[in-house]
Amino acid sequence: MQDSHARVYAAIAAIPPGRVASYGAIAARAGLPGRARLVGKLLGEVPDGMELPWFRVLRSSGEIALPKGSRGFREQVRRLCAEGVEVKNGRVALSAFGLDADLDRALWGAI
DNA sequence: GGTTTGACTGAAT
DNA sequence: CATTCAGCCAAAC
Repeated sequence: MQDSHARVYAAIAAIPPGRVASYGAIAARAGLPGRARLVGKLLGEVPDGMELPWFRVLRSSGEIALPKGSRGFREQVRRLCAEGVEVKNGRVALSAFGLDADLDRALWGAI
């Protein structure tokens, strides 16, 4: 297991229920700034059965990254809804559910 | 070993 | 709002 993988998984696992984060934010928190695509790639290879809140990861725009109507897409919407995250037309309001500065600091303790 | 691809992003048009 | 473009990088071709 690569170090970067473990950090990405940790960053995702640390997102609190009812909140979401962007691929870029996860990458940055994993110490891999500018590598959002790598995060997406990793998520695509997460083995089934691994406990990981992958559904809390969205595009920076708040849209779900998976193709609309695909199985994964529906799964993601379903899980987010179950946690109280409002998904409208395949999209989440990051202003309401994204991690803001305070929560970010509380979670990661950084800066 | 060059090219393409991808669950991305941000700025510009 | 949609398109385009340039960064980004591991993996697959």
